[in-house]
Amino acid sequence: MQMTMRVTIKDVARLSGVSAATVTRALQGHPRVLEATRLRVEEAAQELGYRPDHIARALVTGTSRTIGLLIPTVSDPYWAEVAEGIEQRAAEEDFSVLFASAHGNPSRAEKMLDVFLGKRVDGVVVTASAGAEFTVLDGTSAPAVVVGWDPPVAPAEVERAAGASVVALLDEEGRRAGAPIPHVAFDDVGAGRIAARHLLELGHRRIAFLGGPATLAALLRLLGARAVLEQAGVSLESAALGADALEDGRVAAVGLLQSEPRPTALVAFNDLVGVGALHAAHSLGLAVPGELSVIGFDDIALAGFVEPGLTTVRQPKREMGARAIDLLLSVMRHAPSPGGDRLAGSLVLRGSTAPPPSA
Amino acid sequence: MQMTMRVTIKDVARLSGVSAATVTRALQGHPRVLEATRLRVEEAAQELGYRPDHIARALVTGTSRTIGLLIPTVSDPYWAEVAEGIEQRAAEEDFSVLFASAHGNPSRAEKMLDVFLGKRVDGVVVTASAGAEFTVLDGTSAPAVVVGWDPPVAPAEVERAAGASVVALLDEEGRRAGAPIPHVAFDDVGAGRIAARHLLELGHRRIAFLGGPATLAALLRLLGARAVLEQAGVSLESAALGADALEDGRVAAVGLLQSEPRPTALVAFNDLVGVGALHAAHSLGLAVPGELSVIGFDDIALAGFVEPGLTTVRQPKREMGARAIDLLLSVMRHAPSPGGDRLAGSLVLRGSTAPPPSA
DNA sequence: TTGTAAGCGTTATCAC
DNA sequence: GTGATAACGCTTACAA
Repeated sequence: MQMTMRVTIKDVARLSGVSAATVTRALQGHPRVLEATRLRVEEAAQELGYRPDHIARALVTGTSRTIGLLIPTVSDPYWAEVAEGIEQRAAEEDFSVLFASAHGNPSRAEKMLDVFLGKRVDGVVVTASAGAEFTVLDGTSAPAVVVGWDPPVAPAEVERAAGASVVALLDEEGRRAGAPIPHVAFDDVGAGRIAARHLLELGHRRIAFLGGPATLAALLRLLGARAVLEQAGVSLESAALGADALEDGRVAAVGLLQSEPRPTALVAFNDLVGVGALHAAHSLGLAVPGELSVIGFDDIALAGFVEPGLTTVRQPKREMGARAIDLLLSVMRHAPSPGGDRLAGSLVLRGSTAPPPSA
Repeated sequence: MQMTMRVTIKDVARLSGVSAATVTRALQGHPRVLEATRLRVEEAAQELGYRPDHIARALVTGTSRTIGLLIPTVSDPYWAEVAEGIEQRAAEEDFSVLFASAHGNPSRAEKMLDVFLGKRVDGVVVTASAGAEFTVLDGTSAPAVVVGWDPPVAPAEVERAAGASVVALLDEEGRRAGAPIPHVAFDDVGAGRIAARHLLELGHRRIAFLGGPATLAALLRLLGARAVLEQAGVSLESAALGADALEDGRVAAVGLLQSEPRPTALVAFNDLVGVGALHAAHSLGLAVPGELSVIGFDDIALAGFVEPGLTTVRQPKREMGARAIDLLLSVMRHAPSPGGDRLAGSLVLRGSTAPPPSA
């Protein structure tokens, strides 16, 4: 029955014959401590298996080297990857991450944030798709950043903007207007352009867009794609969808593919919708990519597991997480808040796109 | 430039005209405190926006109400779901979770564990497939449990056990032998039985097993399935695979499906292998489930996204996470260590299984 | 029922 | 270069 006592700085001090203060200094690599002393202390610490108590340290220094991560859910692979990027970068900077999922429940989010604050996190990163999590941050004293912000937009606004230019939705620097706190986001407009350009280069001229729910991301991707296509004299029809991406994507694609003239390529708002479109093509007996090309966005794992593999515009999820930490650190250092960060997508070629049949 | 000072218990004490000790008592619902006092204190706390400092509390109570989660990676949806179960249950019990991914790097795992210990977590849950993470736990003082343990087994042992009975690999209570610390695992043997029974009931008599890498889980699933089949006078051929589940599954399935007599059903070690088998059937022009049935294990999201949907034996990942917390809490309470926990799978019917063609 | 005081394990400030 | 000593914000005996 060995009741193991915690070994404290005092034990190390005693064993190495110095004061606690010196132990601290020696162990932290403080400049003004005799080399011999440092060695003696380090040996003693080693021998006793001393591990500094971060709790006590945090109490006195006022910094816990811990950040809080509020995430909708980690079982969505998209968020999981972002989370991984966050954790990795945080670890590199010697920060731990406390995580909690709110599952879209604002009161839960609020409670978790409270817990974080009580545990004296040095900062908070909120991953959010809906933006509802923002309200939670309102009275918060801790530095905070948001990653992956994608607020819903009113249908009316979609209508209006769909005809107008992209600019209305972004501020002068191309960042999302109205974001209340520093954030890192995906360059949806640019991603839309990339997708459109790819199809154009393959020779497609009859292209349709399968939208998602009325969110900013869906809208921006559409606008980006349309801008490029119109410059080439190609118009882009679009269909809006509901919440069940896969199934709605399938149904909408079936509809589009039965219209005349049939599009030769589909731009899906995201990969899930894209896979739905693949299912639709399959059920209609249309060969992909022989008779129909499909391109998605995000590059979730599923895109690589279907047959044919889904060509997509990759979202650098891991890096977005890493950037969120960088941004948070700079906010914590009271550096002039950079406002936001917008990461570019990249084309991932798989089997679902090819030149149109006639070409 | 409002330098916001932290509001402490003393502020609340001052405002409500009592001592700090009484504030604590009032706020913790201590029985012996005047109702009037409690109210006064609560009001003051409310007014000042007082939030108890868990760091200070942890220092004095010696418990941080935080647990550490060491996870191989969270971008594997399997682990993500387990993690979610862990976080949820932990939150219900008023514990926060500090998480870190080791990415299969033992020295990293060791370092993260050290950080956890330094931050004085009350316990640690290690999610592990390989078992390598165990060594890390060796000298650890903190209570720890493992979830999802699936150690590799030597090929020789596989050979031997494949002919022998299941018992050799499990202890008397059906738990995994040799697990050095309390753990919660999936009932792989039972899951194998469930899969076999399902196919038997559909009328299949020519069945083959697509193994995974040489891990305990793969072996146990095979043995479970074989036990049931042999009782029905059906033999079970098996093929071992390499590490790339999807592609290896496809290749192995192509091989099996070209042998004579062709199996009418395939049991895949996991869903990824199962999807590979689906691809194989597709490329050979075999209709699923008309000419071939396929069943997998785990029920990852992908299983629901392919066409046809993959029938599978579901692993209750979320609940396994929850159980891990329960187990950890009981270890922390010095309750007689339950040793381990084994959760049963359940059949999830999708489109990939049906009676064999002749039936 | 409430207050006083000690102490949790560090680090920071000042002396020396 | 090193050592006392005073915090950090809270809980918990012990006293009142």
